[in-house]
Amino acid sequence: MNLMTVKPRRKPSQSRAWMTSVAIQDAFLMLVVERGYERVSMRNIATLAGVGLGTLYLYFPGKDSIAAVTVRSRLRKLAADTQAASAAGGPRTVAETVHVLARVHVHTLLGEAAQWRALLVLERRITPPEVYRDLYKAFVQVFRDACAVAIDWPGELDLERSALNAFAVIDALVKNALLVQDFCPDADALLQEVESAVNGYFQRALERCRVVPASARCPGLQ
Amino acid sequence: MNLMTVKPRRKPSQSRAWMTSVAIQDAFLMLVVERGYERVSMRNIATLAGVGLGTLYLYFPGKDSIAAVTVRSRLRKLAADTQAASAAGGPRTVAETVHVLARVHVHTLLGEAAQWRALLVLERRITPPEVYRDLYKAFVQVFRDACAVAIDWPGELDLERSALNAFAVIDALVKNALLVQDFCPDADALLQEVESAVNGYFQRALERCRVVPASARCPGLQ
Amino acid sequence: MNLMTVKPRRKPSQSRAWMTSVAIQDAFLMLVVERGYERVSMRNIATLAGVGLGTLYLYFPGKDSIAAVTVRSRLRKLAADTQAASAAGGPRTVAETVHVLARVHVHTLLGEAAQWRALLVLERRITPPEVYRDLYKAFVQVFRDACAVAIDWPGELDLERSALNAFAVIDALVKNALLVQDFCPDADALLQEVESAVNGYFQRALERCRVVPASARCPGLQ
Amino acid sequence: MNLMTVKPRRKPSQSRAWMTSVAIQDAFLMLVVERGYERVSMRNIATLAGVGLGTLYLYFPGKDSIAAVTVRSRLRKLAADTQAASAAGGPRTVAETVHVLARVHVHTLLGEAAQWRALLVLERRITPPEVYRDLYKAFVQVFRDACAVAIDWPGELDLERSALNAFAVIDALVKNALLVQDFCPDADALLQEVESAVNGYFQRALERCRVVPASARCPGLQ
DNA sequence: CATGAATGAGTATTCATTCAT
DNA sequence: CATGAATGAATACTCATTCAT
Repeated sequence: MNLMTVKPRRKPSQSRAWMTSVAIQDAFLMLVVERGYERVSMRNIATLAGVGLGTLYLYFPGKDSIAAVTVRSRLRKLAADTQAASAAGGPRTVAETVHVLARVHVHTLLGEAAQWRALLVLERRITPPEVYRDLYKAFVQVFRDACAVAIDWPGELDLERSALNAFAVIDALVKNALLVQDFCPDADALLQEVESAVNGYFQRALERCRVVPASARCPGLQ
Repeated sequence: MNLMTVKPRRKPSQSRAWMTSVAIQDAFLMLVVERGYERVSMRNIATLAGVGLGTLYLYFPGKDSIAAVTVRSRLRKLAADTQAASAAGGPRTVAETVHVLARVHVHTLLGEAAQWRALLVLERRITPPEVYRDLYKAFVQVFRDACAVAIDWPGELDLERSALNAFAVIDALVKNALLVQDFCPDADALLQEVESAVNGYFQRALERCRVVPASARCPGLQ
Repeated sequence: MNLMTVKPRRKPSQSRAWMTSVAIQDAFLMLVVERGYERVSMRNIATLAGVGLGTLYLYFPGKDSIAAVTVRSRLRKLAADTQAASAAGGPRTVAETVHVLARVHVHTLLGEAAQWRALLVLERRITPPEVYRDLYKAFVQVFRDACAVAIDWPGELDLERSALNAFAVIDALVKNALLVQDFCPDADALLQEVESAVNGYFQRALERCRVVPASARCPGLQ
Repeated sequence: MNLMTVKPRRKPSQSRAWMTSVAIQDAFLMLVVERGYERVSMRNIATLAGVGLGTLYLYFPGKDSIAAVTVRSRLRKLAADTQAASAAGGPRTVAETVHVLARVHVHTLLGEAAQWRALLVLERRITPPEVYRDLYKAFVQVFRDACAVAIDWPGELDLERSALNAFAVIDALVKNALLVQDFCPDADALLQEVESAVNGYFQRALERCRVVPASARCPGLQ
């Protein structure tokens, strides 16, 4: 409705289409939260989304697709936001970069904890390994690019691997907060923990590389 | 086979029962790996396990139960092994403790990477959030107990939270290695990375607690 | 067929719905006749009815429901017809009333003996006691009302019990004719037998009440 | 146990066999009463009867057979008892014959009303039409033979048909008492009703046969 | 574009029956 | 004789998907 008012004549059908698609995804996500993926039927989705059963198939090829798009679009949006935050502002140190990226991640997920918890549970259930890998790599890519342009990035570190591990640590701690811990911690407290962990990792990794510069003890890292 | 040879007549039914249950779980895991949970039918499992369809229901109440037992038994076994490794040997420092625990985790999972990759993919698909949480906490418990008795555990650190985060980091990096990375790294290299990350986290956390910005970087941990 | 011709376009869905439901019931009854209730599968019914398997579940909640509706609708229809015959025409004596009611019963069942034999066999197999009781009472109700307004109903008789027994006798003799006897007798001959039995019962009951008005010989009847 | 003591050595296996068979039938009947035929499994029967699952198949070819034997043996026993009562004592009139036969029927069924109600419900569910017919005819046979030797049997009446209808009436009224009526009536009251109905039927049938136009036997009912 | 009646492939589960002990 | 572990045939039912309107 909003969008229709803003762009009244240009592409009403596209707005409608977009709204319907989002309505379907929202309905789907709500239903998955309360019933679990397997117990959500296409009819349920259609009813809650306020469209006809057949309409679902005008927007998505099938049920799996709704799930995949729901998960992917939201996660890619998060990756894009992280990327945007990274791009904004001037040059940064590694620590500042970690702060900015982790901040977006932590605040976004904890900001709407219930929604994201549902999404992550859904993602665990339905995302096939390849898709999981792709989504993961999209985030790692953002981290790698951000680290690569950090003003004090230590050239000794393996950029790819470091970015992967840094994101893995962030991701793990945030997911813990949402999925494992009994009480969702304060976003800023979590952010500090996350920064500690990542910065601690970078520091140690650097020490290891410097102390054993040409050693064969970590062949996979050099 | 083993058991039947060892105790050929005494307890055939018990051995048989155990063998059958394991055969069912193994068949199930293999099938999930290649087809995905939803595409595995009870008949598939029975056929591959070499038992009758009805026999499945003598050992498990239903399909979900096979999945749950398969995942849980293997993960609890891993937790028990970790616990055993922790209990063995004399007093240790925190760093040594991290080394021992991480070593079991890394070597076990990378030791039979294909098996564990399948199990983790399965776990993602079928474990409901509560069970996931319980399994996770079983591991955290092991870490907490191990850290609590470390000879140089810094009392300033929140034991519970530190153990949770330490395990989360280990778990995340190992799962990355299995599920995300293109090539499974060498176990020892991964172990070093993991130790770096955890020790780095501990060190930083300690620094934050002590609020000593100019203090020596890792006096208590090394 | 009829309805579609009469109202070809107006209410196709309603006619269709009614036709489909009837087609399912008819198919079900045919199959029960030749194979017995337990041996009739939903797929059999769907095939013979010329609809898809899932369609059965659009019209009935399950197999039991098809059976119940099939039996109940036909028996309630018979009760309604009996009631209608009773209501039509002017005042009657008890004997005339018996004649009219018995006539409907006998002619309806013997008129399409094969159909009704099948229905009664089905009813024996699937009707649970409570439903049997309800159906039975629906008929007794018709008889009671009819007797109550008979111009010569003897007030001494227990209306409820008399109606119950009168219907029981009619029902028993007609069911015998369909289910027990080797050759189905002529409808009019059977009707005479039935009338004899009912009228004989009424007469005797009346005599007993009059001859022993305050006797303890029939405590349950007074 | 009892029987084994009485005939300790002669044919213990036969007594045992008989006992086991009866135990199975009793268990079956009890289970059918409380769960319905379809819900009773062979394992249920074996457990309640206190024998192994396989043992059922030493005594009966299958589940249907247990049901059939349970129903048939009890109904044939009733027919035999009726026959015995008929044979005992000296010559009788038709009315006396009706009294004796009806008496056995009514008192036997109402004497253990719950047991017989269960049996009749079971019989409705499981007896196929042919068996129903056979059992029915066994009773009719008893009635026919008894009427045939009544000292005042009117030769004008069709013996076969009269016996069939007489039994049908008795059977119908007794089954009503057990299956339809809310409160099971007193056995003697029911017996009087039954005798009234049968004797009334005989009287009327006789009148019809004799074609006595001037007869004023029941003016109020014609 | 939108709809929902109709479809039928696909599956978990039950339970009568067998047979090795 | 007795047992019960193992079996697999048989079936009700669900639900994603289609297509005529």
